[in-house]
Amino acid sequence: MTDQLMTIREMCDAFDVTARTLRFYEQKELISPIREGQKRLYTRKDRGRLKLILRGKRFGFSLEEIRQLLDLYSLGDGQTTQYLRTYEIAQKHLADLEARRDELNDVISDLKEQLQWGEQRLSQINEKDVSA
Amino acid sequence: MTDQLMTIREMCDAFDVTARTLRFYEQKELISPIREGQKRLYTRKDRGRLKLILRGKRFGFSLEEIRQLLDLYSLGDGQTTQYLRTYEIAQKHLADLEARRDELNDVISDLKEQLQWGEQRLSQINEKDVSA
DNA sequence: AGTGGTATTGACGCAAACGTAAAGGAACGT
DNA sequence: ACGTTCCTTTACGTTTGCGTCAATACCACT
Repeated sequence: MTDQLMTIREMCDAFDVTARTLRFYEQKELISPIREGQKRLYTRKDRGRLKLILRGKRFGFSLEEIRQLLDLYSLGDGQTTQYLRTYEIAQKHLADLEARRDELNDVISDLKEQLQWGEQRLSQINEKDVSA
Repeated sequence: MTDQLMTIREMCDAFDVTARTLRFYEQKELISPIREGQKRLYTRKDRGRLKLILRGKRFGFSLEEIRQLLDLYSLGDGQTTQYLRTYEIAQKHLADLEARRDELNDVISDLKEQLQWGEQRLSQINEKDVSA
C-alpha cells in the first residue's frame, strides 16, 4: 500500500519543507500525525493534506483559509448535518477558484503580449547592430 | 479622457484599499502619484499599476516580486540595456503563471468531483426522508 | 560509559504588509 | 477667527509564517 508511515525527515525531503514548518502546521491544526512515543509519524492522509496546504499557499491563501478548505475534504465520515452549509461554502470557493483561473488567463495573455512587443523591439535593435 | 486625476480617498473607494496601503506602496516604489503641494494625485497609470498589484497579491506574489513584474510593463521609455535580463525574468514568470493555471484547473476538477460526490449523498438522504 | 545522529519542546527573533494613533498643515465654510 | 474636514509625516504596534537557537531525550553503536 501507499499507507507507508513517514518520519518528519522523510516528509521534509519529500515536500521540501522544514521540520519547523511541519510542527507549525500541526500546532495550527492543519495536520495531525500519529505519535509513536515522542516521534511523529505521518500517514497518507497527512501527506494529502500537506499537498493541499502547499497548493493553497501558492495561490495566496492564508493558513487559516486553508484550514477551512481542508475541512471540506475531511468529511465522508462525520455527520451530514453540517454538510449542507459546507456544501454551500464549497460552491462559493469553486466559483472563486474559477474566477481566479479566468483572471489568471487574462494575466497570461497580457504578459504574452508584452513579451511579443519586447521581442519586436529586440529584433529591431539587432537589425541596427547588423547594419551598423 | 480617462486621464482623470484622483485623490487618495477616491482611490481608496475605487479599489477598496486604505490610504495607508497606498502610501505604503508608494514608499516601496510600486506607484508614484503626482504631488500637488502636499497632496497626492493619482493618474491613469497609477491606477493601472495598482490594479496589477492587487491582482498579483491575489495570486500569492510578494510585493517585491510584483515590483519586478511592474517594471516589465513600464518600459518603452528607458534604455533597453537591461531589457534582456528583464525579458528572461518575464519568461520565467510566464512559465510559472501557466503552471499555476494548470494546477488551478486540477484543483477545480478535484473540487467538482467532491461536490458531485456530496450531491449524491444528499439525494440519497432525501430519498430516505421521503420514504420514511 | 561515551559519542553521534535524530527528535522534541520551548522560546526568542524576524521580515512582510500593513494598522493605528499622534501631531500638524491646508483649504473650506460660517 | 474658528471649527471641520481632508491630507500629511512620523513612528510604534500587530499579525502571519516561519527561522533559529537552546536544552533535553531517545536510540544505536562501539
